[in-house]
Amino acid sequence: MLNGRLQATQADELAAIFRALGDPGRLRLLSFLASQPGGEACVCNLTEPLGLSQPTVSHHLKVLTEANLLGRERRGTWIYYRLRLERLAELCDALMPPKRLANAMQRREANA
Amino acid sequence: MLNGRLQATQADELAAIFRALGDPGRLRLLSFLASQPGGEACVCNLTEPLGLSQPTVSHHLKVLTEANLLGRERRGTWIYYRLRLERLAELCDALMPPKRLANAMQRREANA
DNA sequence: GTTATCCATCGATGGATGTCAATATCGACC
DNA sequence: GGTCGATATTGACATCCATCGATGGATAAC
Repeated sequence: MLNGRLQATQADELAAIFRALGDPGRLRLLSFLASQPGGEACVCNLTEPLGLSQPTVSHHLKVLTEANLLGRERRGTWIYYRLRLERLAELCDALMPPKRLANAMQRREANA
Repeated sequence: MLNGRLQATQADELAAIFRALGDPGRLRLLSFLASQPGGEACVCNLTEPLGLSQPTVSHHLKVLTEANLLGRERRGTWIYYRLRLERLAELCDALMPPKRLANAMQRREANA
């Protein structure tokens, strides 16, 4: 995003991902998943630590899944959601400024 | 965010920042600023490349500034907004998974 | 101080979004 | 195939949010 000007459609896609991260409940969901051994958990273990109703948790999981931030897998009766670290890494890349800019702004800082 | 479980207040704060990034117009604003020599521009140069009205651009600038993603400085008649790269770097850190988790998920991938 | 320009704020409006209770769906097991 | 437990979907509601026209406030130049 920060290296090369964003076109309208790319901006829409990126914004959709950030919007998915723009809710405290969803962030706590991700944080909880990251605290689990395999970066995953079944839905029945998610509603209690969040303090939200089951439909609300289900809604948040859907939003995160549609943003491709979570993967979904059924195992018997239960459904497991798992973090997709690659996608988070992509976001990180999007936030990375080009070296050109980082240097320029650091020089400017030094002259202030 | 991904190392250590997020408390409610921290989740609120982080979510507010991501929400600020969750709009295509604002992302294009950031992208445009990053394309400028010093990572900054005056407002009068921002409304045209975005195709949004001046009040709307002003609104977006306010949202980004309140999220501390932009700095603001007056120079004569004009007001310059500048990227705050440190804040973007903090976001990047928040998205970084603990090594423990990255390794565990990579091992899992290999066994699939 | 008047004018011109730049930017912010206000008010209104349409659309998106978080939340939950109720209900539906789906899989497993007897 | 009937029942039960686990998730998803629906419908409703309140709130938030992006957008813009109109207006206000500030600053420079004369």
